Amino acid sequence: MMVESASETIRSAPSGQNGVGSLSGQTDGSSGGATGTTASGTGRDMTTGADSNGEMSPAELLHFQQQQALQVARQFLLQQASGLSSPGNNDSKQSASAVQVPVSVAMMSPQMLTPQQMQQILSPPQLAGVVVGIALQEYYKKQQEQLHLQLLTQQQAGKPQPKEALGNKQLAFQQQLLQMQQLQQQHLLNLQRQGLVSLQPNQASGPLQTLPQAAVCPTDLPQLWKGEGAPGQPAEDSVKQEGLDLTGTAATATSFAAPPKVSPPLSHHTLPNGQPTVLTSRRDSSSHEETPGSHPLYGHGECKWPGCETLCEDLGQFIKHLNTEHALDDRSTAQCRVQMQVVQQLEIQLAKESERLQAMMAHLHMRPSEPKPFSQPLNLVPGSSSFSKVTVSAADSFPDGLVHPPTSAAAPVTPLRPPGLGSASLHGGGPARRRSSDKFCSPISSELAQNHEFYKNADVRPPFTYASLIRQAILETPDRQLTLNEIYNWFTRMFAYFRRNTATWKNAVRHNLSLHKCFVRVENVKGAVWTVDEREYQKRRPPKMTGSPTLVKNMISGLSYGALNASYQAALAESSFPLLNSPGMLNPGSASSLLPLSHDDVGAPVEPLPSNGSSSPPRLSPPQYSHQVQVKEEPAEAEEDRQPGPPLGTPNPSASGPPEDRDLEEELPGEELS
DNA sequence: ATTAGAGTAAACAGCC
DNA sequence: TGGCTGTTTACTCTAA
Repeated sequence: MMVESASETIRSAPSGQNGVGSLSGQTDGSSGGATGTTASGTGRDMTTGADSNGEMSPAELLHFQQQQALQVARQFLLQQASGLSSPGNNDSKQSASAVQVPVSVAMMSPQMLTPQQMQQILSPPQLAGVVVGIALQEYYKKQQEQLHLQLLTQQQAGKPQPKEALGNKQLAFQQQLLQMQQLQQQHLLNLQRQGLVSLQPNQASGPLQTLPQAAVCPTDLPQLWKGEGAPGQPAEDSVKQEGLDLTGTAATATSFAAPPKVSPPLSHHTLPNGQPTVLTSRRDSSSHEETPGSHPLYGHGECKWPGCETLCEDLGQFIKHLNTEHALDDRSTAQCRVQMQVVQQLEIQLAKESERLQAMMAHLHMRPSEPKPFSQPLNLVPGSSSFSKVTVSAADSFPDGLVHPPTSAAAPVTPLRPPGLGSASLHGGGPARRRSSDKFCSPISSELAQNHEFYKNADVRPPFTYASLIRQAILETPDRQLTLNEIYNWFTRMFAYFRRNTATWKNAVRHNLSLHKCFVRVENVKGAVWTVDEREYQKRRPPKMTGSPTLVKNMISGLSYGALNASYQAALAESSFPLLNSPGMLNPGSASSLLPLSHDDVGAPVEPLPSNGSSSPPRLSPPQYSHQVQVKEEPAEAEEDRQPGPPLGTPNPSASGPPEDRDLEEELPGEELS
């Protein structure tokens, strides 16, 4: 809610791209999640697919399938990241925003992402999902390699072999290949069912075609198989013929696997648990039918049988469909078996991921039930330093066991050590007044909200600047105004640290109030109150950045999440995914408003005087600034001057507020700003 | 080495 | 007169 300040300083945070000071000797910590998503990947061709340009060699075919498997994972990743991009509405944007935030992610092959990057990008569940996808991708890859070996063996031995034998083997191979594809489809459908992968249903065609990019297009299979059998294999005709069958529905495609004696998948009619597939298939189906009014395979008016999306009016019709289309036959049996494999694979993967999660949490000394620390590093974007000396003591005290915050608040002082940060960031003795290039900084409000109790009870200096704390105190109030004494009280109430050394920090508070133009003293009915000029606050520390990716990264890290998405997506889309970014896609106006601290301000000292705003970017220098600055000197006039509100780019809501509040209205824009 | 932001200390003035 | 509030200056430290 609160505007994310530009200058909150965070202690012991991963230090963005700058690492930490040379004195501390810390290594550059891996940047936070946002920074980790900069579009650094070259990206593979997203349009990889079965070009229907004719024949493919077996090697090409396998490579092609690997590419498709890769795409599956990538698309999955894309979806996941897009969901992450909008914490508020993950569901609603799953399919629509697939090309937005995750652009940078999408540009990177999942294999190009390090596990650390993955973790930074995705939340644990999402990460697990991605890992599952990638693992399955690996699984498919292995299977394909196996097939490849098989194929090579056949080819080598093929010449002396009789035609029939070779044909059978090829047929078996093709069936195995088909099963592989089915497996992929099953998994994709499975993911789709779980909402992990959003695929456009293609109602006109069979289920196979619902995976236009992720799986081999059925229409390409004949070509592929033709190419596969191209090396003078006599079975070419049959292959081609059967491949053509695949262009039909899934039923016809899979019915191709019907010949039992040449169908390796079907030759093993025993399930992993020893049950005959046939029996389970039938019994599962019938047992499901016993459920009145619903059926596990029926939902949203369509058949949920893997690979089947037949629309059914009602349950009765579905039952009919189930009995006719998915009766006990080889196809259903094979599909069931595939489904079991999918489930098994997922279970295995789940177990692995769970184990990994446990190990990770154990390594990080976290309780499994506390997800909060995961988010801490994101909040702990390094800001410009502050409270340096105390920061040192606070940060160092924890490793020494001197001060142990509540578990829920352990993160802010002992944040998760970023992989690249190591213990150096926490080692005792190192100077902790850290400042990063992240002039935009983390949300103090969320940080405080999460660790309110900790700061309240622990005599630890908060890792924020006086300015940010003062601002926070003011913004927390409904009126966005506080007297000096109220600010004092807020400090002492919120932070145990400020219950001592009152003279020092109170002096500092006063000093900051007077020093920073962002704090505006307003003569109120009840006396003088202090308000925050949010724009001045944001303007206070212009980033020393240029238009480099670092700029984007820093912008991202400093903006609040909501605004971040738009600008981030736009920026990333613009920089790394031009195809998705039509000229009108990126709104310069919004971008500028969202990123008020563009490098244009760098080097330009805060300019309160120019009334025409010519000496500074117009959007940043509304007359309000100068007025507000003048408020300090002439509060009464300032009130009058600000009353009309900022003419441009300065949202001035609540103009209808109480007279004494009209001076404080400028804080609201700040929220919108961030 | 330079620069800038931040913290600290202190002097000073005005007001109650 | 003393305390509070507010302003200003100087200095130090840290990080860019």
